[in-house]
Amino acid sequence: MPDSFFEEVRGLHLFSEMSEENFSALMRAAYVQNFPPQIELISEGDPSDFLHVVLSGKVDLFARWNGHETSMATLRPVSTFILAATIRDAPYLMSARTLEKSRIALIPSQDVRAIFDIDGDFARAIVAELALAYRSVVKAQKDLKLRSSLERLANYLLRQQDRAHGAEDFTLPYEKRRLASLLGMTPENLSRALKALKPYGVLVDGNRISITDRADLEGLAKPTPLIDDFLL
Amino acid sequence: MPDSFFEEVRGLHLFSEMSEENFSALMRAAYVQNFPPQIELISEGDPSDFLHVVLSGKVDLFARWNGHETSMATLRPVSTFILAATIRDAPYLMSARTLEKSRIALIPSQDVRAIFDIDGDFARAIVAELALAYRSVVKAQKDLKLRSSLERLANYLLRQQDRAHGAEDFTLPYEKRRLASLLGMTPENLSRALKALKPYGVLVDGNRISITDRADLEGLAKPTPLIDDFLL
DNA sequence: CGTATGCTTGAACGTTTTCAAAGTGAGTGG
DNA sequence: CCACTCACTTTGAAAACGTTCAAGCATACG
Repeated sequence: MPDSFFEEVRGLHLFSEMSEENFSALMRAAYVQNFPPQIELISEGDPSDFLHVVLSGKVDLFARWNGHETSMATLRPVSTFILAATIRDAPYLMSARTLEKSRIALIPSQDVRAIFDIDGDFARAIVAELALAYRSVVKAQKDLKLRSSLERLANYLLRQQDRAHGAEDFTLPYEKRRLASLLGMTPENLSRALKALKPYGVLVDGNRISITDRADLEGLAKPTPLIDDFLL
Repeated sequence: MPDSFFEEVRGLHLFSEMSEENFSALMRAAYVQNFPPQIELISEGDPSDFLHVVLSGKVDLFARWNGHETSMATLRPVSTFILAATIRDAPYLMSARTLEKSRIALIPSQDVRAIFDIDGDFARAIVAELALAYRSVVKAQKDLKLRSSLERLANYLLRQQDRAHGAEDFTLPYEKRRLASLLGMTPENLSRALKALKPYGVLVDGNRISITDRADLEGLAKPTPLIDDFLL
């Protein structure tokens, strides 16, 4: 097995504090695989056999019910997913698919649980990770329940601008249809919402957004760290 | 300090596995307080000074933004809340208020973090708790994004019936206005939605619900363990 | 070029909220 | 014991919001 990816995995908060011995044990049966775009990696309801780590590419977490489908989150390198299912040895609640060609590390769930049981440092790292994940879902739920779709979009754009280090214009990281689903609306509604933001200084050219008057947009969006801060 | 409540706290999954010594250390500065109904225990944005444990009564977790307010979850004895904020030493994302006269244990957050750092068993118990909490928020989000308000209500009623051990009729655990907020709708809309469920065998008399034809209601609700099972 | 895909637009429709008002019921004080 | 009050719930009508369906556009790709 090529071990080049060990370092990347080791670099994650989740694995950086544990002993070399336990880390090796964890990696013993782990492996890396390359996936083309649009591959469904896992399906909700399946038993959680592997903890997944996105090493490169982009992965969409989504959920289905009664013929509908909605995007729950998008994962970029380097991050893990379905940690909670792995820990509880419970079925996945979400499905995952690659959005681009992606390199994914797969760590057998039973190994994760075994090391978790004997390594306190690893257990503590998992706590930190889960607490963060929990808080980000709570924020997403507040976003959904307290804001209209226009307000959600406005805040999303402000967050994207922050990620682009405040640049006046930036590129949407994925298709608008997916963004719409992430924001809990239809593509048509997103299209109209983007137009509705024009009076607030939002210019759209394809996937390119520019925000000419951030203060004006903030007046509408009313961002708050208790919903919109990804670090908090 | 009376130590009668120690046993109740000790009985929680979260605290049952840790050593006596560490448990004592955790309880050293902890105390219990009685609150009347409608007291705001914590407010979102506040620093997380205490881990709270509901020993009796009922507590509502809610969130506010821009003049709106929404109910996020209701806690019954015996359970903890704001564990994630305590662990990360971050501000509360939700506010909490008593719905009834309640007995709440307060454990200083810094003590929780200190014991967490030295007690692997406690860290593992926290992981289990957080993973469960995470999964329940994910389910709530799927419920919100994939279902209409009528479908959410129908599934809620089926879950309540399960909690009542399948009894044909049961009582709603709190006011309809709060239920509406929990389900992400207005009281008016809930009122109409309950009427709309009459053809599916749902009879309403004040807070008393009876489900005369569960199969019929399930046909509309299409419950799934991946959203509606509280144990999974 | 032609075709596939995603995006936009328009119109109709359905759902949900808002506002206003009336009904209900529990608890209080006369 | 009754009348009053207050809070919650229900109802109705109108408006806002969001979805659906159908068609047209743009763009990228063979």
